[in-house]
Amino acid sequence: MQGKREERQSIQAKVADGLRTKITGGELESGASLSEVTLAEEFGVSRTPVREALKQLETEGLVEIRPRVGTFVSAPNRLEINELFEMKEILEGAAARLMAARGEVPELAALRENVAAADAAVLAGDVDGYAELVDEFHRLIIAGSGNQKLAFHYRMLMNQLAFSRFVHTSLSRPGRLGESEAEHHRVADMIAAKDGGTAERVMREHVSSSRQALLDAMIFPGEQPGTTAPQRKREQ
Amino acid sequence: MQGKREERQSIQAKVADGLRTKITGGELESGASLSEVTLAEEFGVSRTPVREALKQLETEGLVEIRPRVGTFVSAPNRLEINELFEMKEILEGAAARLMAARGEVPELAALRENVAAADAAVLAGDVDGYAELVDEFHRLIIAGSGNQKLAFHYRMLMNQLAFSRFVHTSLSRPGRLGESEAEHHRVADMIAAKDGGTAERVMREHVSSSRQALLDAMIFPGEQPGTTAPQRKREQ
DNA sequence: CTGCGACTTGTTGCATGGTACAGAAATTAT
DNA sequence: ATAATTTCTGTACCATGCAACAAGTCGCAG
Repeated sequence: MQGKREERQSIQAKVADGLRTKITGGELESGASLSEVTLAEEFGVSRTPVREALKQLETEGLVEIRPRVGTFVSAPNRLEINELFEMKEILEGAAARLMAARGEVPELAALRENVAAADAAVLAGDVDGYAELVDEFHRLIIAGSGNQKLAFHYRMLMNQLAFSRFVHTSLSRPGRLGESEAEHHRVADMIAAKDGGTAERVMREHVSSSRQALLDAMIFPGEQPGTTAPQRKREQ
Repeated sequence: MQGKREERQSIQAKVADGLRTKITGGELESGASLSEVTLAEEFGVSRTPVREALKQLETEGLVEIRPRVGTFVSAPNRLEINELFEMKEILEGAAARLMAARGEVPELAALRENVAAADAAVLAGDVDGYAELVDEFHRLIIAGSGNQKLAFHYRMLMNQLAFSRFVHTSLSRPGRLGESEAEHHRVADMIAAKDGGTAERVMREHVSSSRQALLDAMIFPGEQPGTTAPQRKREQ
């Protein structure tokens, strides 16, 4: 199910992968209709593998199948986005703690390189390059936890968030870029110092401020009335 | 996908639910073969909904589909079990922290009742009743976190662990029962006191000692060489 | 007796056709 | 004109058939 090196993958796997990248990459709008027959024609296959791919994406939380009606790209509302970020905070914090406890793992060296490269990117004002490095930073910590189940659930989470779309938005706020990099430094230092408790705390704070920066900068797409109550339920 | 109250559920949902309870309930051995045609005959339906149900269970991590070979009940090895417990610790700890931050929620009252009932069960020596209450204790804290995404991932995790099978084993160790109840008390007190940080720490310690008690008491199934070892190839 | 190759059997993978249902559109009654 | 009803269309749901492949079985040569 995860990244198979083999080219010998089933048709449904190809369809599922193709749709997943299209959804997480933002190529398909939230709420877009995904008809079995249409997709089957697009991919040049029959409806069965398309159907099975959609079923898998539903279990992953990427699409919603309304019986006898149609399949649509899931659109997480504000509440769900907050919950997803809360989970992100939990998992990345825990990953930082676990990584610190493991000592000298390959990911730690890569993390040092990443932070150094990010410093250079900040100095050069290379926002795109920095965004890429931010992505790698978080992935390295998850991988560095050494817990594959954690990595699996984290991937599911990020897919639901379509997070890659948001990174640039999050960094668009003035001053956020250098702030983010400083936080990365603190996290990496605490991990290198094998101080798991502090690493977890700092990582959580980093994710939290990142969420705040994102939500502030974001024009929220789902202001349609009648669905859910977008009023602030609790502002922590 | 979460708990639908509707009786109007599709055939594939019935099959998926039926198989899930059979697997998590221990009715189906790890590594057991699940033939599409056999299951289709058992449930009195065609192969298609069975196939889709199996696909969903694979995404949930409950079964493993080997292409052109067959579908088998997943058998987590020792490493995976440790990883799953680590995740359990992370999520339940975070849930305790979140619940403490929420203040007076309905689940808190239920938690108080649960602990009181558990005290009575311990005094009465009712192990079965206590095991049931332990289950409810953990479910209450997850629900009390107020984060549905967390609850969703937690459910997936517990399904993979087939945890309900283990509870009795875990409590079989002498002295573990009273110990467990004392830990529950501390957790509930910290939540009631709105001390999220301590609640999280104590909850993690509780889960950790619970895991230790279980692993010590467990006869691990995969240790006999030469028996039914279906040579599961480790994926990445 | 041993090793190697063709064959057989069992299994999933994919394609296709019919069915039931939801929702919109058109029609009719009020 | 409006509301209720009927018709219609699009969709997912399920059943079934065929084909491709994996793995074990058997036979045969060495």
